[in-house]
Amino acid sequence: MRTGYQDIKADILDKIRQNLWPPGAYLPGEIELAQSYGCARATVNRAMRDLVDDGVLERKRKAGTRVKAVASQNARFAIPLVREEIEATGATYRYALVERQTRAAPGWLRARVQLDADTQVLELRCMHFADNQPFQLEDRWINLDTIPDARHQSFEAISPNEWLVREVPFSKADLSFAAINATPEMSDFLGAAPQDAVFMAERSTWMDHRNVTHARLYFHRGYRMMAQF
Amino acid sequence: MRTGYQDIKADILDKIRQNLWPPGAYLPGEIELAQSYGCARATVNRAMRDLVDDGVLERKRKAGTRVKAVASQNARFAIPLVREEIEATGATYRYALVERQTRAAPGWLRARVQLDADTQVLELRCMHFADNQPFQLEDRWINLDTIPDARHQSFEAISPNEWLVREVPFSKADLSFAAINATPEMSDFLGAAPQDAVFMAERSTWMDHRNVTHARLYFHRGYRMMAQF
DNA sequence: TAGTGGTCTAGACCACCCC
DNA sequence: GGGTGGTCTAGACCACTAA
Repeated sequence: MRTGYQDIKADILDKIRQNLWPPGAYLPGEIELAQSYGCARATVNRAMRDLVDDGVLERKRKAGTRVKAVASQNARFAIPLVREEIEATGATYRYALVERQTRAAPGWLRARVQLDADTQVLELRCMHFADNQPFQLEDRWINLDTIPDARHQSFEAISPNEWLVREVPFSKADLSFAAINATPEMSDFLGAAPQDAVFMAERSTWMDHRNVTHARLYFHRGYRMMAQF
Repeated sequence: MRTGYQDIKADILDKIRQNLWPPGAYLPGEIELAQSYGCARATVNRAMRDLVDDGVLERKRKAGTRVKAVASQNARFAIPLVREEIEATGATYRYALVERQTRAAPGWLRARVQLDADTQVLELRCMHFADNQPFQLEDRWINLDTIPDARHQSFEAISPNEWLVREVPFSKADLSFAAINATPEMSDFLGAAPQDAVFMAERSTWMDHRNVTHARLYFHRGYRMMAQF
């Protein structure tokens, strides 16, 4: 059997685990490794690039490849549509629009995502239910300068989340997560007790350096976000 | 200038944004694209594999390549050592061991990470400070069957986090995040008010299918975890 | 400036899996 | 069965950067 890039990855990881190549140590160059594995340089290259992607190795031209001194590995997680997240558990999804208004962008939002003073936004509040239990409360602001079409969307049948995914197929986003205490209003919507700890995700979405939308997602009591690496 | 794989990625993303290739649509095959870009098939292949990795495309042999119907993109975030996270902000890091004992693994932990009934664990409680302000409270259980050397480590000068990174250079991990209300004990350690919302990260680390350690990390009030995609 | 990784090519064989 | 993507090769040139 031939030596593939996955075999090489596994072998490198083995050597790291066995402390043959401790953190910070330099690995042999690609050419040398290719010879010892009996394969082409490109195959070694692919294996090592993969390991950089996984956060295991560091590479610099001329300097060489070394085991990352601190194994600050990269975790990945998928960000699905709320609907898909709910349906994946086998529960029935229901969406409801709570509030909708067009207004000038509030100051905190203008500062957060760098909007002009006169930018109009569509402000939405929605609820997402799983088997009729509150799952997520969504506060969202859509930049009407960037997405003027949103002005004519009622968002009564389709959630802004899904609509935007269709309208803006690809974009960049910043994400952050935090724990906050429920306000009385949030408690009402989420069926939580006053002061309950709420998991919040905040997301800004961008397209070509222009802000598309900003959202604050408040999850039901006990929600857990999972990731792996 | 030659057409590189990054140019091809950019071009594909452009076409998706312009809705020339809407979600669910099939792209031309690699050979056809290679001809139209005037480059080798391997170059197109690399670009498209990258986009699969980014969560933009889906590929199946024989079927072809299509734009992911739902853009459930992959977010990535790095998980650094607490010390590095703190020092990156310019603050001074301080570590303190609060408690240390060897005991049989508690039932919830045995169930969580599949341990035998008689497994011994080293139970640790530590504090991490940023400029002498409480930053993180860490509850940790180290599996002594897997990592017997931990038994002889005092963990008074070095945090289990850093020690384990050195001892177990590479491993797999599960991660989850949640918001919880502070217990009185947590409030004491973190300087939080009773019932304050606390951001919690829980992590299990594995090596060759054997559990290495389990940790619960409680962050200071107002902590935000950031990610991008 | 010399050595290392980054990328590309043209061709090849193969595994998978939809039709 | 046949078309698609997955992978590998042997060679080449290039870009970056540490020494």
